[in-house]
Amino acid sequence: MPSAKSKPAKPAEPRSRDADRSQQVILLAARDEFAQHGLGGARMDRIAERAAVNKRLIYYYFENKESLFLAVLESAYENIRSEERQLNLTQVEPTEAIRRLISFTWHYYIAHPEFLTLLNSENLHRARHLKQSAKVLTMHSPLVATLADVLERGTKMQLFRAGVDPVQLYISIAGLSYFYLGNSYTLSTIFARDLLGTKAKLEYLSHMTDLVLGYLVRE
Amino acid sequence: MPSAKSKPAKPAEPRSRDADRSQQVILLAARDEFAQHGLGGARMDRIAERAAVNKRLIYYYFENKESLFLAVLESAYENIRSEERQLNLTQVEPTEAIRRLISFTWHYYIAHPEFLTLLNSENLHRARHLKQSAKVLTMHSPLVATLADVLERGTKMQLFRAGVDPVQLYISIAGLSYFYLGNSYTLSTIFARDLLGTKAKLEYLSHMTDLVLGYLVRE
Amino acid sequence: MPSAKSKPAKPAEPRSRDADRSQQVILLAARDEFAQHGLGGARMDRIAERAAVNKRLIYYYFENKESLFLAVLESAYENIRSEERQLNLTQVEPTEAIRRLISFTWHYYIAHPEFLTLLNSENLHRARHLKQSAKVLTMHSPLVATLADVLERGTKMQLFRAGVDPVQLYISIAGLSYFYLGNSYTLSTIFARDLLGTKAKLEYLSHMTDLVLGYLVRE
Amino acid sequence: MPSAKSKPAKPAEPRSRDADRSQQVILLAARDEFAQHGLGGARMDRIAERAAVNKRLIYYYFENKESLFLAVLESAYENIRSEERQLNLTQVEPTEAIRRLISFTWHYYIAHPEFLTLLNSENLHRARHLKQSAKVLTMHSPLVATLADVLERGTKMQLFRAGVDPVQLYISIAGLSYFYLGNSYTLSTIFARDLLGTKAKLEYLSHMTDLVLGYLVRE
DNA sequence: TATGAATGAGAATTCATTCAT
DNA sequence: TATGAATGAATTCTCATTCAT
Repeated sequence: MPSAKSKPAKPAEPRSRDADRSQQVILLAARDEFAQHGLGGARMDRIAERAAVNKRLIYYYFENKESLFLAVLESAYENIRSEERQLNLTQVEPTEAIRRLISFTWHYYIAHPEFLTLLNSENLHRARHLKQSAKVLTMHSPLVATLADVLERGTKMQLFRAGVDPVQLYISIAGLSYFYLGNSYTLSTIFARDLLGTKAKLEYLSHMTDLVLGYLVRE
Repeated sequence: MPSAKSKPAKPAEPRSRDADRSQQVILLAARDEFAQHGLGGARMDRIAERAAVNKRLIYYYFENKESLFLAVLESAYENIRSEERQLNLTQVEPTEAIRRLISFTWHYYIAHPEFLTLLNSENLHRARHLKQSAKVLTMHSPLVATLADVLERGTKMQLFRAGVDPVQLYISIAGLSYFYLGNSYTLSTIFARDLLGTKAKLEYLSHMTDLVLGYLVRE
Repeated sequence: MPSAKSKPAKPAEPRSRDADRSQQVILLAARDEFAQHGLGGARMDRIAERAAVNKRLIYYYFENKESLFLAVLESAYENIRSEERQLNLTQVEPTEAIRRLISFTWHYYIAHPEFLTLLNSENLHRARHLKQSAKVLTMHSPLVATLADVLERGTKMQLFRAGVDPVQLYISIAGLSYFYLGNSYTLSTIFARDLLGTKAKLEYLSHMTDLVLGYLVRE
Repeated sequence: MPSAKSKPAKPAEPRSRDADRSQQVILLAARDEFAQHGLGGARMDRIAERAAVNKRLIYYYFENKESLFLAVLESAYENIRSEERQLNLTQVEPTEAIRRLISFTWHYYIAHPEFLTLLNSENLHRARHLKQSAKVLTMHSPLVATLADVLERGTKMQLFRAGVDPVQLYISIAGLSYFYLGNSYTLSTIFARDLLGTKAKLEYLSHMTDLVLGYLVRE
């Protein structure tokens, strides 16, 4: 199986025959297919079609459906964590850092609905794939460290309540966005209310922010 | 297609008991299968096996896989709403009512992990099935009404902040539990931390309650 | 998986819908396909075609290709051992019994060339399938017992040399026929000689018989 | 396509050594793969892997799978005939010559189990490949001639019975070893007896020799 | 009400082989 | 001489569903 080595120095697109490009194209197509249909419902045929490559090529680069799914998951986590890092939370005032994190998470989920369904799929499978990933472990400690730093600074400045666990807080922040956006279809249906309108979304972002800061900030 | 009605008062036809039972058995088997594998990954064969009935019988009572899935969903919602009603939230003091709802939701999700994955599946399919359900609409207005009543009483008693939307509040309460419990596999993996241990769960329930009441209750 | 139960008392052919018949038809088709192409070269599609049944039906009755292959092997052994039993070797004079066994083996292999290639295939796979068979073990002890009886009688009557092992003798008898007939294609080619002509076959049968009796019979 | 000829006497092109080596390495890898899986079960991928060469290189030296198989067969025959020639059967006393041939054949098959399965494969295919080989025809006449010489000398010396056909005798000698060794897996299984142990093998070699000489040698 | 038999349309994966350099 | 990239045509096996009783 070929590695993910980079292409030669020469520019110009050799139109096909570009291993890197082929792999990337497959990965994106797979991401969309898995996001849309789940692992069980995804079709290798459709992935090949979406990627406009020969079906056989998928197996050339990725061992099988499950390996491909793991590659997609890893890539998805890499993406969100990478964008998150650019928030520079350690360099801003604690309350502002929390606001930024909430807002970023919310908007990232809106921009990347595939992230939510991919994680749902992986949870359905009890993180079977992710558990085999070495990458993913090291990918998340910086996030926890950053959040711990923000909380510590906030506490020292007497802004935040003491004793808040960064992982718990992150789960709450992510969870509020995740559930509202990821379950908006059923929620809209059972409550007969459009949750995805601009106004509704703005209101919930505000509600969520109040909720978290109302808890965190000492009055 | 025969209805799922229970036995008539009179002795009458001797077979109807069996029919009822068969349907119920199929429904439970299907619930478990769909919960475990998602709609795409569920297998009619396995449902028949789990239910210990002939595969053909499933088609006798439920039109096809999708209809069966809808029946499972409706039954799942009926169940949670029914148990929720027994909390008698309108008859207790507002703060206590909120505490009860948070605690109930949390423990219900723990006791019924299938509920979470069923809803994830349905959201993956953009509530396609639920939208065809008449039942489900009327099933949820009482919940909203009850929560509105609690909030109103709390506000009148000067306990709660004003202007809180019951649907938003319900989504937040459900969302916190839902995300923590439904995504515990991936979360445990990426944060290298056991989130399903007794202590971790107790702590998060407490955190969640603080979060919601910290926001809701006027100081 | 359905058992091999027999059909109802009612005569008449229900044209399909006959489990027994379907299984038998598949088994025969599979025997021919495996014999002709080996396990690796056999195609499930062709088996279905030969049997004139739906491809899916093969999997309904036989788990997979390998199970089907084992079923074919068992059936092949059953067949030869059953015909062998009808030689009534224990009831004829020892020298005649040996002659009969040689002649039977020779003619059985000629009439059933598939038997040879099936065994070759199974040996290529180191008897992997046969080792899982319970039947096959009990199927062969009568043969050894019979041959031991013949040898014993021959020795007691001072006809045969003493100390001959029945299994070794059987292997020699079978081996001579097996190699000549099973390798006739390559042998004919390398020796540029038609080994399958009537005359050549008669001569080798005679040669073989001389060989075995020349060894066995005391002068 | 380059021929498989060995390096020229002159130093000449520097690469030809590698070319020879590559071809040889492929041939050995192919021999093992074909021997282990048969023609139908052999995989070009695995051959490349075994040979540690690029898959494409196989096609550079050998037209396709079938040509490669023929090359393997020819090489296998060359090998056994070459070793056989070194027995110098024409230069030893007739009875000893027969003993030597039996023993050589037996031990060659033990040392080269691949030879047996390769021939089985080729017979499954009705010698389709071998028939296209020019080499193989001329390769075997010396063997027949040698054996004829031994028999003739034996007869003239009044040691052997007259009228024995060298080809028939060779088939019997080869067949006894071939069947015992090549079918040892199934034979061991059906007779529940280890045929490949040292003792069992020694006994059968002795049995076989008795059988052949018992027939051949005049008393 | 219940069930064993049967099937057409896929599904993932494999395979020998060729392309382009 | 050598190789990584790519592919069309199978190949085994699966799946929801229907037939016939």
